Amino acid sequence: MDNFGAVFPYNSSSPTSQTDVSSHLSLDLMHDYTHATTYSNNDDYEQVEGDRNLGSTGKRSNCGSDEVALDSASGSGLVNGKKSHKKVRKPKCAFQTRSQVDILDDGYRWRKYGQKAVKNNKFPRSYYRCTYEGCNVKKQVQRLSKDEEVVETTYEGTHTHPIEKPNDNFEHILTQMQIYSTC
DNA sequence: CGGGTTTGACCCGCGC
DNA sequence: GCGCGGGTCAAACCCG
Repeated sequence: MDNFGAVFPYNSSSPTSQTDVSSHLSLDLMHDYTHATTYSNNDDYEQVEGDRNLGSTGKRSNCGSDEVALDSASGSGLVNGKKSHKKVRKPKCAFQTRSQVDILDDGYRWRKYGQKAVKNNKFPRSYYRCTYEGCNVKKQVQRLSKDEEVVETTYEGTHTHPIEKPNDNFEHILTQMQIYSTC
């Protein structure tokens, strides 16, 4: 999962429009160091096998999954005694920002559902899910150990609802990422 | 009290 | 088969 080579080709020539991406971020956020990667054909699919056989507690909260749409068909994760090993491609966009804070205020409401230590990185990776009902967008936030000022954010899926706290710049960026990732 | 965070446990895929 | 690493769950906790 280290293939962050591709640079997202968004227009970086207008720093003044990017300085207020978030009131919580330092002003040099999006214009002196920003990479974005769009996953496409090869590695961006997500393995989906109904429910991941979480036993009796395998409840997936409100993540209705419009693109995946498998949970309802296989609550136990087993289909006819076999796992439904479908691989469904989901859009996944990653980008890096130089920021003092980990959490980018992108206008959506996120709920943190996990945090993991990552190998070769002294900083943990945080997992967030959009709290909007029926929206199963996820994001991962991780600070790079080799450059502590750089935060790498990975979005997975597309929002099924408008931004709650409109933020022109970030919305624009996300829109572009979705276009480039053929969401 | 409701919503968000923390954190240990669990599950799964993959490489050896 | 086993161990490791990544992803998710959910109970406990925190906070406004």
